[in-house]
Amino acid sequence: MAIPRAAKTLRRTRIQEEKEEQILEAALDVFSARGFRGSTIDQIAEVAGMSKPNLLYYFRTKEAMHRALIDRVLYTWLEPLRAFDAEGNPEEEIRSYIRRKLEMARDFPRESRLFANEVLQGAPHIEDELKGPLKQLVDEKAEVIRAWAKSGKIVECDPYHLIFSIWSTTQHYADFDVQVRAVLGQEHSGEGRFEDAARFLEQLFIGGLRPELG
Amino acid sequence: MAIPRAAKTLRRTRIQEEKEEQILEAALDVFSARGFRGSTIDQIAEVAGMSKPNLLYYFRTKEAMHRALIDRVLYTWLEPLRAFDAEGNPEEEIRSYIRRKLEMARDFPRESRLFANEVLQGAPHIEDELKGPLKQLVDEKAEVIRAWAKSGKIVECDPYHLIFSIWSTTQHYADFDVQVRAVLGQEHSGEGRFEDAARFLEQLFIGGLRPELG
DNA sequence: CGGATATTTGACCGATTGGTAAACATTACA
DNA sequence: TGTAATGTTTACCAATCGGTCAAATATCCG
Repeated sequence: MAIPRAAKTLRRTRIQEEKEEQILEAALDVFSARGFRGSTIDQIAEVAGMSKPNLLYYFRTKEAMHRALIDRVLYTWLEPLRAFDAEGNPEEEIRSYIRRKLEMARDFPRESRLFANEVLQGAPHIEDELKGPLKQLVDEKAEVIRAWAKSGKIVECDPYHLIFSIWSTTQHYADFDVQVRAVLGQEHSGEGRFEDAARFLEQLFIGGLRPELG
Repeated sequence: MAIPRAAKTLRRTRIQEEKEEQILEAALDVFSARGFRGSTIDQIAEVAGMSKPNLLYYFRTKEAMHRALIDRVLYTWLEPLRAFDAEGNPEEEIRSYIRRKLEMARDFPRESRLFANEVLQGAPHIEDELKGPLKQLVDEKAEVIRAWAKSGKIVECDPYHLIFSIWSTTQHYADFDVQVRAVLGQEHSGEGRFEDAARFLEQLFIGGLRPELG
């Protein structure tokens, strides 16, 4: 008698890896565009090019699909913040953090929207990750920033809200892409908007907006 | 024979106004928390304390409900940007724009999330509003900012991305509230976080983050 | 009052939802 | 090659979806 669910087997076959990959790729497409509740298994199945029961052979439920996707993407998503280096030059660290986050908004907008959808709707599936690993990581990096300020390397400021502001400004270009493009108009909606954004954000976070005194 | 839909009558009765108000209030609750596709008429009906067919007596479809809600909220939502005054003191105008947007994130988070959900999922119902009235308004205010820069009152910067960064940083506290609270921890999740945010954002946008020389 | 109009509801509809059962097809491997 | 395990599909299920209908009820106004 066959073991009913592939997920329960210990060894993963080549087919399992390929199909699960295929499914998660499709799930990212759908979940990021419509949110968890707004997505249907049929839609994911269609994008993945497989039948619905076939999806459910690899992931027992819609929730399991979503969870596997979140788990897979979360680690990568936090990579830029993890790379934030206490030993580095503060200005350069902040600059490159912004640059990397903006690159991710440009190159991985679906991942950004996946989390945005989830958090926006109360984070029912990732509350633990937010309060646990995420908070720990941010606490750690906030302490780094605070130390920089203490030693006068950067100006004194609230490190948590600094991080929030970098998150929000950069991810805005992924999460609110349609709005950004609508406002910029067709002529400025090429990929050049990311370079403009990078220039502006560097000016904002590094250079400051106040006009230099005479 | 009764005119089948209240919406078709010319004169609106007291009951119509009250009930429509009641329904839109409930719809704001549900749509902002779950997005259009994730929401059901039954949920709205339950929150509104009425039966489902009764909702559909006032709004023929789920879409009509959503549209009426959007129409009602959009004008108010853009009020702070509209108040942006070309004749005012630039620094003070930007400062008070940020303050007002942050107050709206604090006092009207549902409205913020309503639009966030919509835009995040591709703005299928408000594309026209984005490309029309919103773009026009932003174009107009961007011109004001550009003029300020030209005359040396503020530093030269991209006005569109400046506006985007103010939107994103302030609305972040409404749209990503659960994440903000999770990261700040229970002890910093009181309403005081908005004052901290206000202080930080003023520092960022007005004061600049670079340490003052000598 | 009384009748016209406006409002409300329970029962119901077809379509779609997440998920299952079991027959069928394919693969891996001794 | 044979067979057991893995993979796939068709047909189906109960629950829920957006929405309709007719009958019942409440309100307005002469």
